[in-house]
Amino acid sequence: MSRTPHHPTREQIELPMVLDCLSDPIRLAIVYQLAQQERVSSELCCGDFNGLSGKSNLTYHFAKLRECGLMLTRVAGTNRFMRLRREDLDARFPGLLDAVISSAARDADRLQLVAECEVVKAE
Amino acid sequence: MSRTPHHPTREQIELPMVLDCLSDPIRLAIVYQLAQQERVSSELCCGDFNGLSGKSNLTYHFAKLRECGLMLTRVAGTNRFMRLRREDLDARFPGLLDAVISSAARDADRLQLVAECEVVKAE
DNA sequence: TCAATAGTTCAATAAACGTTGAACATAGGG
DNA sequence: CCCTATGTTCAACGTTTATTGAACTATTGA
Repeated sequence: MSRTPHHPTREQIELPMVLDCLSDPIRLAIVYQLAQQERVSSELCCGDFNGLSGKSNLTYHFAKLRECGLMLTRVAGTNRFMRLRREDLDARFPGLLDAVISSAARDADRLQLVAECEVVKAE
Repeated sequence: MSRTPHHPTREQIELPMVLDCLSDPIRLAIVYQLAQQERVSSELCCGDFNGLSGKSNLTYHFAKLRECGLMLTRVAGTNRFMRLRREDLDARFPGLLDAVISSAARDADRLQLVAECEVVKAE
């Protein structure tokens, strides 16, 4: 069925929505994991986050992240590949994403974030 | 009645709570206004925000901002003077507050934030 | 072609949220 | 001493939120 799901344009990205999206622990963990993945310039798909919650709940959080402009979803067969909208976010809110991610990294224990090595999949 | 209201310690300040607090447009406007006031190193009291909402609703938002560690309230007579917890926030989440405030400033129109000159009270 | 895989949709639920107004508390100035 | 100004508390409300499980769709590989 569904072609490419809806994404807001860069200009449509709103600060309060982005902050609200990042304020949920599960979504923050997703964003953090996507940020780690940026370093090896590959994408992650839904299944890579199964540790965080159930599938239907993740679908809900992915939709929020997409609709507020934090991430981009690309449909490929039965998979949906996701990555951060790094360029758009840095253009709209310079330094914000990095500050959030490095703050999250400092509190990784408290936030129960996965360690880096666990994120990058072995291939 | 109430002596100094409760504030979390620096270490108790949590990233998701801070982001959630900043995601509300009224609270973001309050924080923005407090940030402008930092420049003249003075404080603001509740009444200075009456343009944003009704008094009891502001009390509610002030409590949220206090409890999540974003601001400090000092009781003086019948007034409550407030300021950002700049040092604590910069220590816990380096760059975050500045990124949020400058992002808000860029979107001042959209977010309906008061202009700088209106914030600093004439004396 | 069939079965397994990957993910979505939908309805239901409980909790948290933002907003309002009325009643209350407290301090300071005439 | 009272009156006013400043701000809080409380209950009520309608809305939005996160979470769950069951049913569903669609693609792929054997």
